Amino acid sequence: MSASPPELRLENQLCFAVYSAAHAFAQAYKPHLDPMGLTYPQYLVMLLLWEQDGRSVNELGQPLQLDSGTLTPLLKRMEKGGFVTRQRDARDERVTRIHLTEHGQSLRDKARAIPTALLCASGLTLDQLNTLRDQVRVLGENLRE
Amino acid sequence: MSASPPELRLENQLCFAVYSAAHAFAQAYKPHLDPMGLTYPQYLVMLLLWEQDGRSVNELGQPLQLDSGTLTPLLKRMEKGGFVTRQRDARDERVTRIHLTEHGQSLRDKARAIPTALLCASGLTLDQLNTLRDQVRVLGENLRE
DNA sequence: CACAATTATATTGTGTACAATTTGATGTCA
DNA sequence: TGACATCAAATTGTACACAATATAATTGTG
Repeated sequence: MSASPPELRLENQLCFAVYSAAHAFAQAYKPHLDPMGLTYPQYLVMLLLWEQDGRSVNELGQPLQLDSGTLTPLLKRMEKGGFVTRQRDARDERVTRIHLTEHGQSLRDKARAIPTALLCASGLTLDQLNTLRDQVRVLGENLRE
Repeated sequence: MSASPPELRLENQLCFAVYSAAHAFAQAYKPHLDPMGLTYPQYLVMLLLWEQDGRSVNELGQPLQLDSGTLTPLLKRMEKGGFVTRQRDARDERVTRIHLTEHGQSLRDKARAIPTALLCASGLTLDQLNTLRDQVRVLGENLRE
């Protein structure tokens, strides 16, 4: 059994750096989201609903790249938590529309402080963050092709 | 209800770009790992064992940043799949040591082709990949502090 | 209009993640 | 040496992720 080639070493993998950073982000968000009662994926849904309320499950899943198998139970937990309501569209009964509750809407003000805190925790300048974000976004798009 | 500020828009978040790229990586690995019967996190464990066999659960969890709650069931599935063996250390019965089976060892040769395929799928040059990996690694380290 | 194809969501089953607790083994020190 | 802290895994409970399938509503076509 010879030594492992460099391309197969864990520490040299871009995929692992990304995998690990994704988990680190979720942990870094935790102290900000726990007091609100949100998990990190739930927070992503809130971001979308704060931008535009009343989206369908599909309209949430498309930007997030998540299907109903993930979103349906997640949204049910968010409903139970009092953040959103889930109701069938009257025009098309196949569609479930997700609306923010008043409580859900009101959380946006509290969330305003989070991006600054995370920027600080990232140790990056705003320019570095934007550049890195664009590079990682392109990477994700390429991988999905 | 006013418009959502730019810092709170999903598409502007570095965390989401990373989260999304991590999932895209797992999907991109799938066609290469499925034929071997490995999942992506199991592949990460294989990378570590190919580097050094006979690690303890902790010695796997430390570089991966995963605890026994994740690793114990994952390693049991890998044992059932015939990739590794799990046995208590004779010197210290608290420790479980993970060893590659012959089959597990033999997969390293098949895995050699994967990094090149993924480099290609990433759409990056090797230099770009290395630079991006280092930046994302530093980001993860900063977030964990 | 009947009916097959399509669409949107929900459900089921498997596999991570992670906090919190439990279990059993080892080390320490009065 | 014997009570006690410490340590490594395992276990339990909750929450994603995603493939595959099921269900129900809508659309398209003859």
